[in-house]
Amino acid sequence: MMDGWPPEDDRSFIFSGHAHNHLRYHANQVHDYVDASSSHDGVRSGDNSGGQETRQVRERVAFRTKSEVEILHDGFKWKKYGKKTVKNSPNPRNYYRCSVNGCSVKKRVERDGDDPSFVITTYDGIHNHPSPN
DNA sequence: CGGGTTTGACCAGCGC
DNA sequence: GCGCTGGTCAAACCCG
Repeated sequence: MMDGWPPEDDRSFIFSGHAHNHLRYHANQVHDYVDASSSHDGVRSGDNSGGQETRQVRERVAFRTKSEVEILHDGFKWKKYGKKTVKNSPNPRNYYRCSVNGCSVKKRVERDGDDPSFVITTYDGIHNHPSPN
């Protein structure tokens, strides 16, 4: 799983913005990978003709940012709810969650094993709360 | 005092 | 069937 990211995917492009980060943020090279549709979602063993599947559109947005800090200030409040070590990288992976009311967005932060100077920030879900910005 | 952070343990899914 | 990885939650602690 997630052994390697799409090295050169068509969806990869330079992401510019978030310049309001007064932290050590180097918007030098950022790749953006968006997957709004469930990858191996598929059908559930045969029928499931029931429909009414309130499947939340879990939008997966991954950002590779060259930064020394893993917590970039995007204007949302994140609460760390777990830490796990990755086998692929000697660095631990941090799990964050939006502490805003009604916001069920999850954030995954991991350091690049090949380039520890890079940070992988993956957003899971969409914000459902007015940005305090 | 509140909220945020931390570590460990547990659980589920999948692979072998 | 067992083992492993990834992911989540809870309790306790620390800081502002």
